[in-house]
Amino acid sequence: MELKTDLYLGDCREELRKISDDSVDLIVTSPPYADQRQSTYGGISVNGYVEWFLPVSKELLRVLKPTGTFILNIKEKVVDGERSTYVMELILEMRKQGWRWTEEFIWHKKNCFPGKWSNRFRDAWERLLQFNKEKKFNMYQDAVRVPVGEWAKDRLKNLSETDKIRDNAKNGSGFGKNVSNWLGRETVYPTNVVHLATECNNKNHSAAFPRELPEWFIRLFTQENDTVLDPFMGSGTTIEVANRMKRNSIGIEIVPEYYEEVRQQFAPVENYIMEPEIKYETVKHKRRHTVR
Amino acid sequence: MELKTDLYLGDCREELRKISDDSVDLIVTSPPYADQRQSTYGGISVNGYVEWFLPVSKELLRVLKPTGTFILNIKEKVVDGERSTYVMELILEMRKQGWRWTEEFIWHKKNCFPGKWSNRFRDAWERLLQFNKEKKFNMYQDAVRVPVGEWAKDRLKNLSETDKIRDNAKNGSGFGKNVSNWLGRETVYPTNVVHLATECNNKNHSAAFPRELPEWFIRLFTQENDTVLDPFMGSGTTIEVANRMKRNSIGIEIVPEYYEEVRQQFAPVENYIMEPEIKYETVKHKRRHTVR
DNA sequence: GTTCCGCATGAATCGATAG
DNA sequence: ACTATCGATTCATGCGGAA
Repeated sequence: MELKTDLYLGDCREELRKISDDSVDLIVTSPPYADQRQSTYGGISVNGYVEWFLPVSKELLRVLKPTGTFILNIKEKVVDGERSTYVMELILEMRKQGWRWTEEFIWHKKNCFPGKWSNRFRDAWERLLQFNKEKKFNMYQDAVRVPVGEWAKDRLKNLSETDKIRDNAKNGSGFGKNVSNWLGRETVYPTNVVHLATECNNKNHSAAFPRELPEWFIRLFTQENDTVLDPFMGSGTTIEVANRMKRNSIGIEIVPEYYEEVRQQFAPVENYIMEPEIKYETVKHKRRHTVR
Repeated sequence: MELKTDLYLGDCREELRKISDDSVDLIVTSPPYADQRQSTYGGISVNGYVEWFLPVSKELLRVLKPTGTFILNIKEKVVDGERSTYVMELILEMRKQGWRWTEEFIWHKKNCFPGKWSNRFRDAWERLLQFNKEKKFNMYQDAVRVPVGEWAKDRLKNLSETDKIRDNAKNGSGFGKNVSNWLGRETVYPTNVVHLATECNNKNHSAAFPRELPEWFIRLFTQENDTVLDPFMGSGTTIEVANRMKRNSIGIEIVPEYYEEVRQQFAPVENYIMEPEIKYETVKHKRRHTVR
């Protein structure tokens, strides 16, 4: 079956309208946090954040399949020594829209931002809010089973960074070897605490979103040939992972530089390395792209 | 200086009135969750939880010193496949009362409750909400420093291991020149994720509150001879820890059996062993106790 | 080829200084 | 008084050069 990657350039509140109802299996996104990314997103203020996001979540509710899941990565800012409340207000408002707040995963960041202050410690966690349209949704728990015990975790970690990358470079299929490595061993289901390090080795811009995060949720909530959407694509981490995992993907990005980079990043990888003869596919892709 | 432990039997909404304004340095408590402990507080319903708790938090605001801290351990229940929202609503309402929501610590439970459900994983974390009256409050960060991460151990191992051992073996008493060099680097400040196991060795009832949890916050937010309050004392874990750490403590419990157990656990220690002649003090205490 | 160490670099936060 | 910008603080991580 042919794998699709649709990229849109523009404000996702507009671009999302081009996507059909009930057509997406999983939404994984990390919208710009309040007062962050001023240069790119214009810096959404703390006070207006909920109001700014609600039109987006309304469209997301429309395009998501009834069996689908929406994972929202977010964390509230500290303002005047206090945690802001806009994330909580957002959850309450999204429930009014019809969303079900199924669960809150914790992303426990192994390497959080350093610093010392007199009245607080370093912030080492972020919220991964799970929303659904229906009480019943697709969840493939066996796909994310983990080895038992700490020793296994360490060894798996060592393998994952070096061997995984090497394997990907070899056959381009991705994520195959590690999983099969541990398949025969004793595994358990994970909890709702995800323990990952942030990625800080991106050369061009900072992808605070580690690859393992979307990978984990894509494995958990989708199967091959399902469709994954990221309305705040950024540098395209989610889209890239989805593609390598043989999921169709849709990415929306408002910043032309980011959009262009992702678009160009995709064509070569798919065509030159993996399947050179699909070069024509790139053209088709391009036609599908909506360049503002 | 004499250490005090005041115990009250009764509904904390009533008993708290007996405590003076601005007299408590730290409140650490784990109130009955919604629809839990049916037999004690009558099983607070999910819908009425906020309304039930607000009178308590209002009194807590009154008795807390301006420099004091309130740590609230809580986690929302799952109802009909969805996380309830009463915790978020509670935070919003408490801010209207005048509380400052300074921080949200995560208690990452090492050994969480086992089980398997089709649409969610095991819940391995709880909220530890930090509230304050003022922007500035007492915080003794050095009291909770933790060993540095694994990477440092590996890197420092070759350099420090030999010298450190040799020096310690030599004089046996303290830290030699080399060690003191490394001492400062071996500990770092913790983050806002507290990683502790749940306690499962309680004989009579299951107090899922591990001793280390109140201990950590008592170290962090109080000094010796400060006063710690737990308005939902239960089996008295917080009170017991506070007492052993030479903090004055105040405990309130509505269930006579729990109250009596804690009272008897304390009386012998203070009176018979340490100062037998203070037996009269026990009587005074009794008079202060409100037995329903 | 390993292992080891130096270095830069973060979705941060606070307090002071400046307009 | 109220916002805007800047420096200081701090530590896990990956990369690259060195032993």
